[in-house]
Parts: sequence; structure tokens; C-alpha cells
Amino acid sequence: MSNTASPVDAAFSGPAHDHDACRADALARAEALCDERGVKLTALRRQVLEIIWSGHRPLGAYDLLSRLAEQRGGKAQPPTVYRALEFLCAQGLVHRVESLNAYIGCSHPGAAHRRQLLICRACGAAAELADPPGLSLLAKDAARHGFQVEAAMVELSGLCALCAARQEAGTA
Amino acid sequence: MSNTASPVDAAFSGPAHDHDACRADALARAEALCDERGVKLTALRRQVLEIIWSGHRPLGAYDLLSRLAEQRGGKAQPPTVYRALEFLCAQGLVHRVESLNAYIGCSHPGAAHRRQLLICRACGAAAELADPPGLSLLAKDAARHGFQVEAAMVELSGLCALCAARQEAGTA
DNA sequence: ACGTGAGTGCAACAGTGTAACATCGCCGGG
DNA sequence: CCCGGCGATGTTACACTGTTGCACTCACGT
Repeated sequence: MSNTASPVDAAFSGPAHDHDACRADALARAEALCDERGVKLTALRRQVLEIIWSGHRPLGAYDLLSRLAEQRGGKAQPPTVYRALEFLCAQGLVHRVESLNAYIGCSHPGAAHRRQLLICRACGAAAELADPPGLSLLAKDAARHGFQVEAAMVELSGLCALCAARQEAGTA
Repeated sequence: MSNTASPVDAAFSGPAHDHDACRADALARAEALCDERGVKLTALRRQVLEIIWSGHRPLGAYDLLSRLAEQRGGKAQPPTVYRALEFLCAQGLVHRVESLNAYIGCSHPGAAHRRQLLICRACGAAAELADPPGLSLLAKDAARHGFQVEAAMVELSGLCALCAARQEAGTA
């Protein structure tokens, strides 16, 4: 890892963050993981993953589609990008953000984890907390009612530290 | 309240649940709340709310639309149902289920609450836990990273007690 | 009676996601 | 070497979800 900061700080840390290294790390980890699992990170899939990792803001399928078309000089159809997303999600390299109909790179690929997403409404960036203690408590609350949790969608929207400070300064 | 069970048990309790009373309660509470607030629960809005409360399964906007058209004998346009939903959501009488693009009646209207949704993948029913302890812990986890939570979307998918038992019996 | 504004009807369209079928290229078996 | 199969991609068309803009009505206060 070229970045010492936590994934959360990376997502919300503005220009201080070396994103080129961040993206390169993500791509390298993806490459290694797919290799290890014997699945193919094809040129197309890699390209989509790269676009997703162009920043820490979740991107819509049609954003990806238009950027993909741009890069290839031609046009691209929805199934192209959706199939790539399906693969990347299945491999745990990308997460779907339900509340935004968008997709974001996973910060903890390779390890099974439940996640808690923090989405800044001001800068649009999103960060992922892996296996936060609150989440198992939610499952316990559910279990108390006889409910067996299989999948958890936790997306918290609000202000990241930087945007909160900026807001503060603006209104002052 | 005609039902002694908790809202969760009501949602997941099968035929033992007196749903006519349950729906009537919900409608009456909505009526009272709107009256108290000086906003209008018009015939259309009430009708949409009634359709939503026809069960404990989240319904899509176009499900509502077609049932509405059915009941009126004619046809209905999307904006009709979306405007009603906008009103009902704003009044806290209905919640949007992000992971399903669907809508469900609120079990705790009138009181501000953060909610945790339990969605059974077998029977499709959904139940709402109000202000569960796990949720404030999630906010604390976020705060530890300098993130101020403004809105929380927590939707857990899995099996309700009844469906889990049924599953058990089926595989046995 | 009149004007105003919220609520509704209506038409068209934008955004998100999928189904079905054709094509390409690689890789293993004959 | 050829062939058959299979996964990945291309292409077309379509389904589902949600929004914009404008017209009309009707209840309400003055």
C-alpha cells in the first residue's frame, strides 16, 4: 500500500491523497485476486474497474458507459457495462450503492466483510467501513425477532469531516 | 391498536395476523396525523396509502399504479402515484425501500425515528424496527472517522422466522 | 363573484436495467 | 490440423423506474 491512511481518510481527504497510487493499488490487488481465483480480469473488465477507481465517488452505470465509449472512440451498449459490473460485483471488487443506483470500488477486496457505507452529500465521495461493530448489533436486533440476516445494506448519508469544516467556514 | 403483537410480528406472522384491523389502524392514524398537522389526506392519497397497506410487502410504484387504475376503472399516469408517494413519504406515512425500488407503510408514524428494515427474501414481507440500538452505534462508528450522519438507510435481507421454519421443514 | 393556489390529469421524455440472439476467439479432443 | 464447445463480447430491442412541463379544476378566503 502506498497510502498509509485508512480507506475512509483516503476517500475524504481531498488533494492530500495520492490517488494515482491508490488506483494502482486497487488495480494490482484486483489482478492478483482474479489470478489467484482462476477467473479472467479481461481488458474490458479491467477498463471498467479503472474507470470506477478514477475517484472515490460512486458512478452510475451510464456514467461508466459514456466514459467507456469515450475511451474507445466509439459507442458502447448498456449490457457491456452491466456484464462487467456483474463480474466485478461477484468477485467483490465493486459494490453497488443502492441509494444512488451507482457503483464504487471495494476497499477491502479478497476478504469477506459486511460493510457500512458513508456517503458525503456535499462532495459525493463514499467510504466503506468493514465489519463495523454496529453491524453485528443490527443482526442481533434482527435475531431477537427471529429474523436471520443474510445480506446487509447500510448506507449513511451526511457530511465528511472536510465538507463539514468547509460548511462551517462558509456560514461563519 | 387492535393487534397486540409488535409491528415485526405483524409483518411476519402469516394468517394469524388480523390484517383488516391492522390496515384500518394505519389509515386511522394517518387521518389523525394529517388532520393534526393541517395537511390534506385527499381521496387519492388515501387510496394510495390504502393500497400500500393492503399487505406488508413493499410495492413498486408501478404496482400501485396498476392497482390504482384497476380500482378507478380507467388508467392512471405515473406522476399521479409519484406525487401521492412524495406526500406520504414527506409526512412519514410511507418509507421508500431503496434496495427494492419499492414503498411500504410506516409502522411508527408521527414519531421521528431512525429505522432498520428487515426484508424476508422468501415471503417478501418487510418489517421496521424503530430506533434500534445498533443504529446509534453505526453513527458512532462514522463519527470516529469525522463523519456526521444525517440519514441512515439500513435494509437487512434474509429469512423471517416463519419462512426459516418452512425452509427447515422443506429440506428435512 | 373573483383570484389564488394546491391538487390532479395528461403527454412526453429521461434514467436505469434486462432479454434474446449473433459473433468472436480461445482451448481441448479427435 | 480441424472441429466442437464455451465463455466473453457485440447488437438490438425492450421493460421498469422516475421526472418535467403544462393545462385544468376546485376549494378557499376576500
